[in-house]
Amino acid sequence: MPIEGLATQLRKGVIEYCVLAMLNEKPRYGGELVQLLSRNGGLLVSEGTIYPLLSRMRADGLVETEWRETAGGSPRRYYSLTRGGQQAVTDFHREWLRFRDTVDGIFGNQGGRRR
Amino acid sequence: MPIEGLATQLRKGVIEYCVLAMLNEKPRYGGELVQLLSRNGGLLVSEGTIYPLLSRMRADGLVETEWRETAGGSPRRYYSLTRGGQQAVTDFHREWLRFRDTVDGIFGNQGGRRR
DNA sequence: GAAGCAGACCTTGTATTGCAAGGCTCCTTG
DNA sequence: CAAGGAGCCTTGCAATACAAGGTCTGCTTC
Repeated sequence: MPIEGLATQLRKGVIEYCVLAMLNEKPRYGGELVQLLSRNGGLLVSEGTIYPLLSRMRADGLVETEWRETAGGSPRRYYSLTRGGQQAVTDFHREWLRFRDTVDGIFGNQGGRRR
Repeated sequence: MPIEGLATQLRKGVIEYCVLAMLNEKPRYGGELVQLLSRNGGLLVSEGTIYPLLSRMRADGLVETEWRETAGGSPRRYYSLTRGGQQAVTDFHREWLRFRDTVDGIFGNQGGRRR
């Protein structure tokens, strides 16, 4: 439960908005998101996380999808942000900054900085 | 699900370590922790969160407890960190810094900073 | 051509965890 | 003796990350 479990719990509620932020740059497909998130600090490991998440966001109207053929292989479903999705990114970013500073403040009284 | 739900999901997995950090300063009791967390950026609202959490941490050997009488009122159960609890704070702090920079990096490509 | 393999998508079931609601005990106040 | 408040805790619910498993398609290998 200790070290590797730490990051697991931290991810909750953040992955969704990290995905939205990545889709804000350009449309991407599932496997691409898994790779990006895994490299960016080991945020994600499994596909079992990303696909239910993408379905949820589609149901909530945050993303829309489009099938694209590939040179050799299965077609991919590309996800892009709707207007509501862009708004969600903005809202979360503001909330994140506040939350981040709060936690930093609590741990700032720790050993990290002087009191 | 939108704005107020954002912070709810962010809290997951962080509250536990914020409580540990606050206990690292000095022993505190349940109601005191609720007040502190509610003031520090509205991290917590309900007692239904803090008491199951404290029980879990006691079962995991992160905290130990001691009853203290009060001037006029019910006795209070004070929680203080064990050696394992102090270690958990240190470990989480390191993990938090990494996680924080990761999320900042993802949203840094957004509108917040220059690219 | 048949068999296998790899990439892409999704579903199901489990564990964790924050929270609202409610209940219990003790003390003070009217 | 009732009413209220402070302190502690339990129960049931909802959200969500993840492992494991399953399908489909097209390329490669024999």
